[in-house]
Parts: sequence; C-alpha cells; structure tokens
Amino acid sequence: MKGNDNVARHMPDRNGGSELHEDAMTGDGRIDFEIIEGLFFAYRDFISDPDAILEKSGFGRAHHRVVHFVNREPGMTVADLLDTLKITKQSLARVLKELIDSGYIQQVAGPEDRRQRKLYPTKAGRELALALAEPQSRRIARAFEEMNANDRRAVIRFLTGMQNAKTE
Amino acid sequence: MKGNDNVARHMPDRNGGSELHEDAMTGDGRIDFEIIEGLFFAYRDFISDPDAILEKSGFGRAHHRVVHFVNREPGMTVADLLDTLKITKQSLARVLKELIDSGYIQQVAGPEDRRQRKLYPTKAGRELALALAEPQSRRIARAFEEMNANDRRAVIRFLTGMQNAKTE
DNA sequence: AAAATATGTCAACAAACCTGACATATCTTG
DNA sequence: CAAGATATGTCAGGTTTGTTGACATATTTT
Repeated sequence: MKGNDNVARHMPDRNGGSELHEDAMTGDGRIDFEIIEGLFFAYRDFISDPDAILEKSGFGRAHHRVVHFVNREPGMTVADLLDTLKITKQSLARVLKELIDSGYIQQVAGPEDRRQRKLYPTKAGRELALALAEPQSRRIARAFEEMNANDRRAVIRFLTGMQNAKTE
Repeated sequence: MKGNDNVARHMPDRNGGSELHEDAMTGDGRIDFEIIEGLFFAYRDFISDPDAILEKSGFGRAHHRVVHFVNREPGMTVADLLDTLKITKQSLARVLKELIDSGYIQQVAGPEDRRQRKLYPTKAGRELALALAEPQSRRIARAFEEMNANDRRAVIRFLTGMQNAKTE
C-alpha cells in the first residue's frame, strides 16, 4: 500500500478513548434487522435472474422494467409509465427509444387525445417480457413451496403493506 | 415534436398485419406477476425512506449499505464486505473512503493477519445506521400490524427462500 | 387566440456500478 | 530465506441509469 495512514494499529480492547463500536448493532429490539436484511438479499438475488438474459440483448434493468409494464398494461401512455416507474421523462426517453428502435415496443397516437403516445409490445417485446419473468417466477415458486395458501396470502399482504399509499 | 416518425397513426383494431399485443400479458397463469410487481413496488418504496436522511449527509445508497453491514458485524474485513454486497473492490473503495474520511467508519489492522483491514463504526457511524434503519423498521411494523406470528414467520421464510444458497 | 398539456430533445452532470492493470504489505510455503 | 499467494489500495477509463434545466412541437382546452 502506498498511503499507510488512517490505519489504526492493533489495539484490541482499549483504543485511546476513541469511540469505536465493537459490538453488533442491535437497536434494542426496536429495529427489525431480520426483515431489512431479508429484503435486501431477496431483492438483490431476485433481480440478478434476468440479468443474464438482458445482456444478450444489450439491455439493462431499466429496459426490463419498461418492457414489463408495457406488456402488463398495453396501451398505457408515457405519462402512465413515468408515474409507475417514478423517474424523469429524460431518463425514460433513452431506454424507451432503444426499445422502440429495436422493435420491442411500438407507439400509437392516442385515438381520443392525439398528443398521447400509447405504448404496445410487439411480438418480440411480449416474448422478451415473458422470458425475463420466467426465472423470477420460478424463484418465487421455489420460495413458496411448502407454504400453504394462508402463508402465501400473508406474503402478498406484507408486500402490499410495504408500499406507499396511492395518491389519487 | 421534431421527428414525428415512428408514430403509428390511429389504427384501432387492425394495423396492417403488424404484430402488436393489445391484450395484457398473462403468462397463462404460469407467471406470478402479483409477487413480481409486489416486490418491485415494495422495494422501491422501502429504499426511498432513508434517502431524505442520506442527502443531508451527502451520501447515497451505496454508503447506506456499507454503514449498515459494518454496524451489524463490526470487525468485518473488506473482503467480507465485498462478498456481502457483491460488488467490486474498486466500486466499494470510493464509498468506503468517504465514510472513513467523514469519520463514520474506522479501519484497524487485523490482530492476527495484519494485511486485513477490520472495519468498525464510530459513534457517528452507529447513530447514522440506526437513523437510517428506523424509518424502514417503522414501515415494516406498519406492514406487519394485523398480522399474527404465523404470518410473520411466513414472510421471513419467503424472504429467505428467495435468496441464493450460500456458497460455502 | 391564449393557455395548458403530452411528449420529445438537447446539454450537462452525478451516482454507482464495471474492467483491467499495477503497487504494497504481509502471510504461507517450498 | 526466497517465491508465490493473499488482502488491500489505487489509477485510468468506461457504462448504465438516474438527475436538472431549458426549450420545441403538436394538440387540446379555455
């Protein structure tokens, strides 16, 4: 190492009145670390599934989300999508443009309000969305096996309860 | 709009033999979209909680994760942290350096293996980690209220089952 | 006709990842 | 002890995905 500074030298118990914590953070039972960390690891591994598929197409996770929601609600507008993803339109623009140029999504001018651009998946877009969802669904099925219907409903209620209330 | 290309004109039902899907993706019941989307929205809102606190310190989510795990397991090495976060050391380096320079984390040369850098939170680091965990834990408690002990155990089993097996 | 709305686009920037290469200190092994 | 392996740090450059601000166009509403 070049800069050997900032590295405290072996001081096992006492370290010069410093304020280091050698004890694990507990939160005195007021903090639910089990769920906090469970969510972190579960989500980390959950989104790792589609990554292998995505890099074949040269797409990333942003593309995944767009393709997913357009497939789930064909005809949704750009504004709908921005609201779902909670990102800026400039951020969406690049990703959406790439998906349109690559033939996974098409735009149609709104039949009533012609300012709108309604988004539809092509055949390739539908197939991509299904291919991406499949390993995730297999992972979910694995986590659910040996769980009864009550337990599964509890998981759904939990995931719903974790979400912000809709502002409508 | 400048480039008005690529926008299909109002063609409600038939669109020239194109391959658009106007029907919502169902996956024929083989894909668990309810959980896939539940996880997406739950996690999106879950990690939004600490963001307000983080921007006061000028830190981001990467700092959050580092501070969290160092507090949960004081004395962990850099290698341990890399393994937990599944990122590269170059990516960790900046974030960790900023946390050390700002006085939230300290390094101590390993007592046995002096190549190692054991990581400990300072008092400020412990306080930051608790402040970040608190709103997340409140959100969890809210999602858990009206759920019995069985249901809560089901959620924990689900989150555990969603994770990759440890490779040890 | 004027204002509001939906969308697109240009430019600049930042956070948080990545790969590849190389340096240093320390431990392990032949 | 010399050689190699290991733990960590660092330099350089690149990608993805997000941001803010400003402005353009088409269309609808007032």
